[in-house]
Amino acid sequence: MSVSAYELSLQMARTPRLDDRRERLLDAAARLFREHGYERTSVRQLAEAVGILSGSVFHHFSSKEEILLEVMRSTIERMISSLHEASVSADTTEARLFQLIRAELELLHGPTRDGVAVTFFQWHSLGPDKQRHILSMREEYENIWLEALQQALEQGLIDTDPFVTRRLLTGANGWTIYWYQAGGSMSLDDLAGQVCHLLFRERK
Amino acid sequence: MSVSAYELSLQMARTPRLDDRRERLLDAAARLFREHGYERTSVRQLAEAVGILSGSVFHHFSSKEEILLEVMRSTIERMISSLHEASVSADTTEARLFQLIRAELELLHGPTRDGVAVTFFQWHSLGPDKQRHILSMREEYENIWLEALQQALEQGLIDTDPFVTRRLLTGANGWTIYWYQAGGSMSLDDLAGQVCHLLFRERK
DNA sequence: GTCTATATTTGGATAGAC
DNA sequence: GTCTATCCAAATATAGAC
Repeated sequence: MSVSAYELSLQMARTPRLDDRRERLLDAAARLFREHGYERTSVRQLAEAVGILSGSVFHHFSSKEEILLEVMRSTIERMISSLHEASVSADTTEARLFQLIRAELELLHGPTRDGVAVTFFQWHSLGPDKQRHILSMREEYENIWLEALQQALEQGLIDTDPFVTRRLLTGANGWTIYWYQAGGSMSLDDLAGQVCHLLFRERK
Repeated sequence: MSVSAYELSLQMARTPRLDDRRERLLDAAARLFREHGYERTSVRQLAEAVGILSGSVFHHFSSKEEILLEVMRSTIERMISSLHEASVSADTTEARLFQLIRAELELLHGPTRDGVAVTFFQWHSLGPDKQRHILSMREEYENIWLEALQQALEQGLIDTDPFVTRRLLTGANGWTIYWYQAGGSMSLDDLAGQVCHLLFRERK
């Protein structure tokens, strides 16, 4: 029992066993898709990144597009769970929104950043059906935001429409992947603070 | 003289003469690149859009990448001129920032939207050299923003770092192309107002 | 589960006739 | 300035041996 719990925690922490080719392929795909884009990453490069040849990739996935879909699916699950954790960890609505912002920035710049960046910015590389599927998965994630923003509106913490506010926030946060350098002079908390600062009329 | 001035005004207003294949190719490229992405748009599609065959495209441009570069170059010039116009049209710093926001949203959703969207979101499809070239062209555009935000900071209209603020704003505005529908119930002025509302601590 | 070998398609680009 | 014809490279995907 304790062994299986341990192995489960390893999976949860997203430290795939080294011989799990499928997981390693997904990790490599997330990284390469983020760095070079889906179209400019070949199945051969994917294969090379995990030390196999291109033909073997199709033993694990039925198509290249399926790999992108799987990267996004697993990423969204982690995004939802992170955001949910952040949401319940706060007492006040103001603190909750700070935690949500902090969590989203952490997703964008922490260990999960490759998959998250791909999920944010490369959904147009999926065909229409798969795109709809991903969009519907993202709804649960967005609902956590909308509930918090609705609360904030009712409590007078913000005075802008929750939908519009969330969408502006999505852009502001997502775009940080193109300029914010984790480990630089500005900490993630600093950044989250700045975003919060824009969001709330009166703070402190 | 009056004829040539008229023709110049046509060019300025960006109404290419119908037989100007080069201009029509650039327009079609902007539209197709925006709709399907640079990599998923073939030279054959580009050619078809203006009624010629693929080989003929290379009489006008030396490569497909050159077309993307040219779309971005001409777009950035228009962006700079729009922003400059907006900047000088306002008396106060607060009004200036509103005009800048309004102008950027107009660029993103008006007749220039295809090229602007491509310029915002597809620079990674260029090779390193061309990417640097575009980035350096964009500097002039960004400097207009930074000057206005610096002014606002000095006058106490905002209390956040101009660089960070601009980057968050870039993301918030740019992302509107994925959700805002021009011609819907929310006008561009409404949208600009909402963005301004987030930007300023005290307004009115 | 991986490799070898290869089918098949598509895309960017060129040369030369008109 | 466009067309015809075509080259060449690269990519996804498959089949079958090991």
